[in-house]
Amino acid sequence: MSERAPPLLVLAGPTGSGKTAAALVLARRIGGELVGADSVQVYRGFDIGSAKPTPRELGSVTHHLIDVCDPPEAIDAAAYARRADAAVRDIAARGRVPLVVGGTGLWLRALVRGLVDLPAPDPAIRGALEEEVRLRGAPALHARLAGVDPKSAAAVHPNDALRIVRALEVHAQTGEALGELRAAHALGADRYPTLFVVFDPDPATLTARIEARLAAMLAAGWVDEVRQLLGRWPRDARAFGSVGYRQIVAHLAGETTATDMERQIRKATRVYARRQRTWFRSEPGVGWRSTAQDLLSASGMRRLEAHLADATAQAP
RNA sequence: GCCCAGAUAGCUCAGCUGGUAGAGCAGCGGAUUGAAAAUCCGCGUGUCCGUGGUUCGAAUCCGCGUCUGGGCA
Repeated sequence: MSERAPPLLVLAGPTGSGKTAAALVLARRIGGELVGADSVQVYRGFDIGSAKPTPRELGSVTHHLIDVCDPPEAIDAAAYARRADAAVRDIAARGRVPLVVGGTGLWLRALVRGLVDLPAPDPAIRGALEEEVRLRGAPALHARLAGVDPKSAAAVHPNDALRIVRALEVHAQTGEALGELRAAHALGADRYPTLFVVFDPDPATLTARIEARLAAMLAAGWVDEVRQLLGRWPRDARAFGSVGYRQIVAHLAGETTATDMERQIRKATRVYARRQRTWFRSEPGVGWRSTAQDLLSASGMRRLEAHLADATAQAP
């Protein structure tokens, strides 16, 4: 970044942890603007199921990186980071505070710590590798990966087709081993002076909130939302594979009963929340594990203000 | 009150003629560097109702007790 990096507040945590509500309150208090970090909320029309802020909430505080594309134009972690960088610079240039909110761990990492600098994915190369996975199985490609990129092969399970394909793709594009590039990159320094706050409610509370929210989403017409989206976009769009949407798509295709669908969504959501907790538990750079209540308390606000003041003062 | 059946993992249950227990569902843990709400990997968590007995050895056989369900009065 050419000019000095503005201070960043990041609010992360599992689905249902209360990030969105807390962020709205915080943004009003400190003169902030919200930058979403959510891989489903970026899609227009995926509203109910992604627990997107309501139109009224979206109008009351300026939001970025929400409703920015349609399902066919997928956004990946690097594209997200580029767009979020632009939003953050724009917010800071106007004298406001960028407040990044979301639960998509890799996207937050891409923004805060940066990814290995690589060329954009090549659909032709990737397509060929995926075809090979179908024909020969992931372990066969894993064996090949061991030859060109031993570090990646050691780190990736022979069944993890996604990561095997990615490493082989990078090797085909650059002639270099992703494992070595990763080791050199090592998630170095923060790209912004960041206060990274993670909400981590106890599992029982989280489960209760997830169940209550699921019932509310279905009552609010989530299934209709999906039916309409399916009328506009191809079923194989990536967004239709996300938690809940996937199960509703299957139900609308007549593959499951309504009862099974609901049960499967409940389970998928809990599993997802658990994966998020695992991610943030070991994510380097997390500075503060808190709750919405503590964050918004008087002492929490002092800590936020102190971070913003320090980060601004220490910059050249 | 009497008779019968049952009591084993969070739930539903299996466990042949005695060798300290296992399925499904649920649950838990981990990985994660351009698909990440994606993808992948791992883990049985147990006073076998209690108690006394038979036995080298009892979830298993016997006695007593407790609880639950059903039947008869």
